[in-house]
Amino acid sequence: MKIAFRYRVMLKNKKNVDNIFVIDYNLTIKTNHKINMVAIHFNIKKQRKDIMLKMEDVAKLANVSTATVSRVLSNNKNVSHKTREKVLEIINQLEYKPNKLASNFRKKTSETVAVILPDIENPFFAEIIKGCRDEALKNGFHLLLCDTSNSVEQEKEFTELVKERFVDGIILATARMPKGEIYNLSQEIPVVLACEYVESYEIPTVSIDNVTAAREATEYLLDQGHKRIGIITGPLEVIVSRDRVKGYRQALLLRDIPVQDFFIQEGDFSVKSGYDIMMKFLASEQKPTAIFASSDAMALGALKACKNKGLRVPDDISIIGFDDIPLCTLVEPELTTISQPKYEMGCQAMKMLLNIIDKNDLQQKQIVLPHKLIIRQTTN
Amino acid sequence: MKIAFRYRVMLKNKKNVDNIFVIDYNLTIKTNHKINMVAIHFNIKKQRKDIMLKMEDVAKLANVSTATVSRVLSNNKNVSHKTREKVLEIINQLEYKPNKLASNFRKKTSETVAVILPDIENPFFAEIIKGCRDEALKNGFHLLLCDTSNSVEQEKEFTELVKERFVDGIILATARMPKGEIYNLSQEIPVVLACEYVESYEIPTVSIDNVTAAREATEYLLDQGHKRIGIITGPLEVIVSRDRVKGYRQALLLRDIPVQDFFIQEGDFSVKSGYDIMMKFLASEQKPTAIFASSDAMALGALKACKNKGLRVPDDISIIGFDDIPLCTLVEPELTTISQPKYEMGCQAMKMLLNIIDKNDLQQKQIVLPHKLIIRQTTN
DNA sequence: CTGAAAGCGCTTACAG
DNA sequence: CTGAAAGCGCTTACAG
Repeated sequence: MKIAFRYRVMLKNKKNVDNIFVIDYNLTIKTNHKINMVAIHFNIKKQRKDIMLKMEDVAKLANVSTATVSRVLSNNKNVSHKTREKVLEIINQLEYKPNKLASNFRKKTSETVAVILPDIENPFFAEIIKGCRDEALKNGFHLLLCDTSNSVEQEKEFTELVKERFVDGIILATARMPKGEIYNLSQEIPVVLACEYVESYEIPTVSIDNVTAAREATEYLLDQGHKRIGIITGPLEVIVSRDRVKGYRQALLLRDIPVQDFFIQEGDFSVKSGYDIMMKFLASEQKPTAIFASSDAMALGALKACKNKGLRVPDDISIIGFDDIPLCTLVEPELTTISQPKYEMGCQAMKMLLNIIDKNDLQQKQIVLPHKLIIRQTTN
Repeated sequence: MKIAFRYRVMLKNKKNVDNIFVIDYNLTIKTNHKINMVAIHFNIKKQRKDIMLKMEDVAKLANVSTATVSRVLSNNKNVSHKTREKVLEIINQLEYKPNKLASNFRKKTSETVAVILPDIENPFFAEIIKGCRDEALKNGFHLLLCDTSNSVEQEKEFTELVKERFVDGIILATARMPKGEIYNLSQEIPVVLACEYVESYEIPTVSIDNVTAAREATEYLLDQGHKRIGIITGPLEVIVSRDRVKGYRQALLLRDIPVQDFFIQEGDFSVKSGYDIMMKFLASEQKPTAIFASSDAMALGALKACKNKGLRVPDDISIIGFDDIPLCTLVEPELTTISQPKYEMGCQAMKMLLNIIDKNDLQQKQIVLPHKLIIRQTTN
């Protein structure tokens, strides 16, 4: 039995850059025994930061200056084809990787973008993150994820933290801090709002038309013959919540149906708040026959409450949600909802942000993506 | 009507550090009109990176050297109380923030920890992330989130990317790359495995006892009188999946029930795979009367399949899941499952990692946290 | 197209 | 307890 393999060893002195040895070994093991399994175990030493290869080493071996190596690495055109090839050859041989800490420091950039969002556990944001991430990675940027747990204080703190880190830009998927502060932030550092937006200031934004979407949802319920429609809103300090209430009101007004205050109840986007509010609705004299919830999570809470009270959905009561999270098709009956192009929103927001970072002119500062009513089984 | 407010302006020349002016203004506006709303709009200029305050500026104003300022900032004890106070005073006045890019470069650290996970959309990992994050932030570390989308290639790529960035450590919540590579990685850079583990190498790990947990789940079904129990496994290249099968086998063997190959079907942790496999089970002659799914997602898929086929759960068939994600209580009937201390696992993993980074000795290299069988409504 | 040299803003070993 | 000075590993304006 014979086993052969090759390995490469690199030796480098701490100070003397003229001493880089690249040694390739061929190792052959012969034995008379049969070997069924071979565990080859190299005890690789901790990568010693003090003897890592530097640009200087590459430069010496390639007989050029570090300036040239740097130019090759940054795809600067001012390098002759021949020189570039030579340098690249050495870089490959040594498996040299430039020190990002140094270059970022030098260039005053971190090649990192922060995404600040209210709740990472919410699958709605998971999709947004994926969009952001794919677009960022494609352009060599990393993502710093900041989950504010719905707290304005956390939101402010993160914007500070993140500035100290020299992140190159921020995507705000939550915007609960005062409008003025968000505006100021956007003057200091590239900022794009995703999902949310800020009134009266021109901050780059990607979102859907929440008013129209909510109006359509409500109109659909009206079309089904419902007259007593309750709305479970998101927290009213966030603007998309208010927009959805606005759309709800518009729909009713257009049909000359009076808006009843009792039918407008404020939740907080959580399952529990949907459940609690639904219970309240069900306990009242004038029960609504249909519910429009401002998030799928709340709709699911409401659905649960109905079931617990022995009501059949949609026969006794119709429910419509908002967001179209994957869960919608897992519950019974499947949830009718308004779908937002989540992944696309993430992509677009990141594209916009990278454009701002690159100081390109934006053709459009406000992008409104299309939503869609998805009729499933909780409405009739 | 009269409005008064104060604001502070800081002026600094690019080169001449002796020229820092801090000016406080008091501004008063008087008017005879009634003012209901006042929008005060300062056009704050983009924070110019080239004139940002530096340590040198602080040092000059405090009449000390930058070395001393640096010592104050890093809580080095070799500074007299008086000097420290003086420096701190100036730092506060100027609202000076040290340049993290510079100090990280100098110290060869990034104060960042990477968390590599298979799927950010899975609420199971969201909880783990929260644990990691809280623990990291508490210690001044940032989190770089890397979602591999269940791809081994992505996993490898991220470990490379992340090394280039000088992250101080890595938490692997997925471990599908070859054992040897993971081991090598752990020799180069601090690594802690969360959820998964690697056989035969001593890599710091936080997990539950998957074998025992799976055995208990199966035993519970056996206790309910089930004899034909199917298992929907996770991908068998991941070790926790194999462990759960092992526990399942143990339970059957202990009761002298023969293990049938057909009853062991491999899924991929997704809802869809649970659905598909359940359909396959239901189409067979010898239907199982109970299902143990290796993840809640797959259990939910299976539940859905049963409903679609008109079967009642748990009367016709029992289902038990794994993980205890929030969704469990949202579906009907609520899902019986094995609960993992997700948040705690994240915390512990991060604590361990930070200990390794600080070069503290670990009392324990393998932490096994307790799991718990949670009986709800899908089993009887 | 290329190189010598300055400099980014800190930290730290050394000397006092 | 404090400071002068070197140096971390790059990039870039400048000169040729």
